[in-house]
Amino acid sequence: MVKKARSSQRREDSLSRDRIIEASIELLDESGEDGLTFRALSERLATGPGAIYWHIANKSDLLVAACDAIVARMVDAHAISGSPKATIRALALGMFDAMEAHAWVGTALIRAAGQLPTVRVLECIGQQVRALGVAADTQWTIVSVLLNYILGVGGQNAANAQFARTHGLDRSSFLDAVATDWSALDASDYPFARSVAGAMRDHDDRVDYLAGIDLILAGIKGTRTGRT
Amino acid sequence: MVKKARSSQRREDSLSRDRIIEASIELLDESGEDGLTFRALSERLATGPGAIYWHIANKSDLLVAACDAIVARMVDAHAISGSPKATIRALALGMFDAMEAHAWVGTALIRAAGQLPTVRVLECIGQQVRALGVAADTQWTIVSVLLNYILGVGGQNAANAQFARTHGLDRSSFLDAVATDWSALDASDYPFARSVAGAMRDHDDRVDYLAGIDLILAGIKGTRTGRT
DNA sequence: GAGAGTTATGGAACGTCGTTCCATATACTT
DNA sequence: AAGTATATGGAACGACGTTCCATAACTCTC
Repeated sequence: MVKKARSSQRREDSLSRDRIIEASIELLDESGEDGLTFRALSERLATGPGAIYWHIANKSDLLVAACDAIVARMVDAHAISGSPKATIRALALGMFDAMEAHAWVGTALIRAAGQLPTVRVLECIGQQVRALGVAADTQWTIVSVLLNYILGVGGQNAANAQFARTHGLDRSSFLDAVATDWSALDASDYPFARSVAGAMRDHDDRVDYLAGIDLILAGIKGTRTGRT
Repeated sequence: MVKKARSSQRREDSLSRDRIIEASIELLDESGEDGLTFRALSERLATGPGAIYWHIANKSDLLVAACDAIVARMVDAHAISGSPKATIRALALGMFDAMEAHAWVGTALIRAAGQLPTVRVLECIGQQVRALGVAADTQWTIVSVLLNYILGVGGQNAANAQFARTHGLDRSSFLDAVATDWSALDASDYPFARSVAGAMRDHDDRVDYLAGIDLILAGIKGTRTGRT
């Protein structure tokens, strides 16, 4: 069962976990969450469904692995970029962009709670929060707030993208539909939702998201630095 | 197509959207997300799958409706309970408890982005943030952070519960498994994850969650009140 | 109250999915 | 060359969401 160096054995186009994951990512990007099926996957890889199961435990495993590949690339690309807070901002933005480029990642990340992809993000944030000199017993709280906020936004965006795809809407007509929905709510029961509905149509998700990150970061009282 | 008062027409045990939703909630509570199938549902309701489709558009609609029923009850129960911040805390806790009592709600809520269940929570939080006297242009940011944090935690908990159920673990052995996993990570790559792994085993999710809410609330600079 | 028309029901059937099974092929070891 | 572990891919299974349709239950009109 020990995996030894197996490179360049077998024939060139042999199946491998990596090749399967890569094809899965393509499929997910092209056709959304529903696009990833073992039939579509085996067709793309010119093999049968059974062969895939030699390398992959099941579909859940596959989805987590695909998600992890995306997250790992993103984390590596944003290794260190300055002050702790700047690094956290960069990482958070990296996650946002990755989840926008691969709309299925948001959902997959949440389903992979406690597993490798989330731990990668957790670790990255955790190290920076430590570097901020935050008291040991509040480090976890801050990291948890940041991580869960990121996951929440990602999940919402993924759900929105999925909805838009299913109903054949582009981004602007989708936002329009939501804004119309919210405006039609009962005036006395939903004053707040109605008041923000208008701004919905031409707001920038990315800017709002970053404002949220900054709000959380602003609340941090580090011993080592007070600046942004 | 207008729905008129139809009460006490039909025979007593007739199908209805409400009865279907109630049965769905029971099924979801008992057997998790995978437990809700149209076959199991029609068996419980002593009917056929086709009959259900007269009242429900599709499974996604059903899940959102079931989720909304839970959220609506919870919101109603926590209408107003004191200061704005206290009300937000109460609502946040209500959401947590509801999502713990119904482990599938976390996932369902995320999938229902922008729809009624999330809007209920958004509205409730929004009204309180308004009452805090927060500047109009930052209201949305604060509400968004709170909502997405809540959804993130709920999603993670739901995923954890689903994982535990699938693998037949109770809560403590699940936490143990995660802690063991994290402790086995590479020492130089994952110092933070390893450092918090131990505390994992006997931490209180609910307390951590509330600490996160308080952290966010503490960052709010309202014009009307400075106290908690 | 009898017939027409709507509303509601439930069982059968369709197509697709994740997954398992197994006969077979390929590569490594002796 | 023979034998064994590794790897493949097509066929088949059972369960699912959904659709279809014959029919039942109820309402309305005369």
